Amino acid sequence: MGYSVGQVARFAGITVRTLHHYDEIGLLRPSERSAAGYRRYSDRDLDRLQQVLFYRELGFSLEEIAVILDDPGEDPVTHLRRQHELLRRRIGRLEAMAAAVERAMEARKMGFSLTPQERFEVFGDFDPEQYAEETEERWGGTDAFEQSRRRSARYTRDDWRAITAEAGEVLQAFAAAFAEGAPADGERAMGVAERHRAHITRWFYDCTYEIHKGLGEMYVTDPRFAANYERVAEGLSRYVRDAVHANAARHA
Amino acid sequence: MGYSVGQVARFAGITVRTLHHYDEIGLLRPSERSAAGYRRYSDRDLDRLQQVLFYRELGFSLEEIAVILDDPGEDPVTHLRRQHELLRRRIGRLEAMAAAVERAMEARKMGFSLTPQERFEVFGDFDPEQYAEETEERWGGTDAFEQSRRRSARYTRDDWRAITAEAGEVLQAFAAAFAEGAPADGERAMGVAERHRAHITRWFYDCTYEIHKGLGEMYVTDPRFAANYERVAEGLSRYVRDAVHANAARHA
DNA sequence: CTGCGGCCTCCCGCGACGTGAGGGTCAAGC
DNA sequence: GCTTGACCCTCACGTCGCGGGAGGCCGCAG
Repeated sequence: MGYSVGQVARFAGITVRTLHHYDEIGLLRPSERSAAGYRRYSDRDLDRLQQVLFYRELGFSLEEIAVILDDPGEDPVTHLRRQHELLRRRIGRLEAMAAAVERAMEARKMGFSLTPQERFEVFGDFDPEQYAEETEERWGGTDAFEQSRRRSARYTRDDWRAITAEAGEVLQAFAAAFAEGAPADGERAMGVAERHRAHITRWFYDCTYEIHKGLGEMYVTDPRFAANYERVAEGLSRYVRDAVHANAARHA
Repeated sequence: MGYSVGQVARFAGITVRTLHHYDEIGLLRPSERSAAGYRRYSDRDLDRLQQVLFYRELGFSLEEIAVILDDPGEDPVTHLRRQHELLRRRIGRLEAMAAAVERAMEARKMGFSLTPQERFEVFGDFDPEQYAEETEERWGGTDAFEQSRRRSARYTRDDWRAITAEAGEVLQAFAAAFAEGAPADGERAMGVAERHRAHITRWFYDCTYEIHKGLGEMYVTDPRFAANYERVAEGLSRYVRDAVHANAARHA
């Protein structure tokens, strides 16, 4: 018994060549061969294939998948949890994109068109490398730093794009509040600051209010980061710092 | 004025090499070059880039993207509508996957594990080529056929997987109703039949009740299709046909 | 006038397969 | 028992979407 390549391929919606390829690179070796050399896939092989396809669909490279699946310290429950989390992230990102499209349609109806900058919002205008530097320079060697390293090592390029998208939205929210004259220590600006903190906690490390205040300082004093905000609006970096401080104070 | 490659790359979260590549293949040519041969991107170029990245993220090949973007008969509104629709599909698919993961977790908690077949459900076990044949043999030359051709030509591989996933769910629903003894002309079976019809209408062509009845017949008489159902459960093909007929009758 | 970062054009490489070529295998039907 | 056709095998080269480096020009800062 066991399934042939053709059966498995039809079953899983992939090609025979793909199965050959996975065999070649050792990602999915059929647990048996017939006397004539035919590949015979067992139920457990199918199980593994299903996992492979799952992670592949989420944009992982085959090498990464091999690492994930062959990690002996991972029980099936952890696996399922991570899969669910990955899906939720992806869905969130797509929904952000859908919302952006809706905004664009709305704008069209109202008769004005978005600037290219605004349209790029959903793709983010944030540089992950700068972010890595930020984390490293300021918090290198600390717990938070290690935590961030461990987490971000798992992120795919698509994750990074999701992250930059979210970061872009936060930045835009700051810019809007600033432009409309909302006070930095007001409810609105503090709300955005809290979103910013949540963003970091979600993707990188547990960002306490203390750490957040440190970051806020740096956005003003470090020209690289200041430029990132000043490019959007003059005075925005200070505004962000003040909002972050006010938000930290009220949670203290 | 205009933006340099480096600026655009940082802005859009891609590499300079990617922009060179898009220039090379003619997907995104900067509208100007400086005296020294530097690429200069205008706001309209950025606009196009944003579109390119959008469709790329949804799995379209660069060639397909070029076709879509260069189609002169497409106004921006159609564009936005399609983007929104594509996103909704993709989100739907991911949500189906998330639900499958949840089911798997649930099953684990309850102490039983799914068979490999069940786990593959979400990936579908449906053969698009057979489907194409079905459509062609039976309805070749008709309006519905042409409609289907036009639509399915636009589908990407990922779309096909979404389609097969949905088809697999419908099949599973039929199988469950059948296994639990629900009558073919009962509410439950007819409901599934209606889902089946909606599935075809959504992805291929406007499947009227008449056409649906024709398909139901074929599922029994054509051994290729019959096998697809009989493989799951003996007598399932006839059950499906009867459910389809009953559903058509009540909508007549 | 000398760095130094940014830009240019080649051009080779890679991941994840697609696509035959050339040939063995196996159940079915005559 | 022999052909036929669907299915399988192993090479091996092709494709797509870039990555990354070599070798060289541009432009502004000091």
